[in-house]
Amino acid sequence: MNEGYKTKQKTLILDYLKAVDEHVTAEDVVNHFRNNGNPLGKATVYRYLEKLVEQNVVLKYNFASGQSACYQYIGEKEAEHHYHLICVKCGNLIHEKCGYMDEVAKHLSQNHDFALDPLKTVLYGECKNCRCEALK
Amino acid sequence: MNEGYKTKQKTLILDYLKAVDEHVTAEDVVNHFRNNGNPLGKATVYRYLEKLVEQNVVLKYNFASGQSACYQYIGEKEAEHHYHLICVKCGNLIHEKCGYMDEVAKHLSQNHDFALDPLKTVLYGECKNCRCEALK
DNA sequence: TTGCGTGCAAAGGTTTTGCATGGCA
DNA sequence: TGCCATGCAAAACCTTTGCACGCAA
Repeated sequence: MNEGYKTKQKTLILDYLKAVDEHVTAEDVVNHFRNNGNPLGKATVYRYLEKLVEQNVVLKYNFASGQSACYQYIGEKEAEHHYHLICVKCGNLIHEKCGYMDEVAKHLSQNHDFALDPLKTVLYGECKNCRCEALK
Repeated sequence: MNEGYKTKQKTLILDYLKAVDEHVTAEDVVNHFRNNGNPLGKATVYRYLEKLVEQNVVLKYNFASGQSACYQYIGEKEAEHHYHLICVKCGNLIHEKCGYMDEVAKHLSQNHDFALDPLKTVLYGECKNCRCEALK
């Protein structure tokens, strides 16, 4: 899973992502290690995060443009029948195990010649709790 | 609907958005008028687009940070349901007008208490061309 | 005349890139 | 040793802002 050399920086970043288990920005990572006596280069952080995203170890999601992207560790949880919802209100990431997305992928493949990558796709919306809040 | 002064620039921009009836970036707008003998200031374009978004005359789509936002005229008609696909290989943005995603939204709402926001959601995968390339 | 609109350039923020150095294997 | 990774600074990119001038009402 982890191609390339094993370095102190990579270990630090990945361990941090596992530990927080929440979405963080690249800047969060940089700040964390700067305040920690283990300063890392910004470029290193961006480059490694991008690599982790490619490997589907980390999920990246974007909000408004001009706003930092967020990264969150998702680990090796099994890929199949598993996709991600994120609440635009509370930022909560939901791991959805329902197989419905397979049908979506099939539809896109058959009708639009598009090979959906469920692991890289994030569905944005409002989660249960926030929907209820909105009704009050 | 159109508060403030009526100016040549505003008329030009709005007419252009109506005419293309597709999603365009701020840069598209600027380029169009520069190649047209009617150069407009970038700031003017951004400022007016933002105003149109506030007035719900224009929809704005945000994609990855660092990538230009897209704007689309919707006028008085209700926002047409369409979705965005992005190819992870070539980065191409595909505007999908198919109504299938409405069913996805319904599924998520009924089974997972999640209110999908189609405007914020981008599906990642491989587009037609890149799929073919991969087979070679 | 009043005050919003415009346009230029500069600033703002995030992310990427170039390049010399450092460190893994 | 060979090659990848790192880190710094600079660049690239989209977008916003400051400010003087222009123009609608």
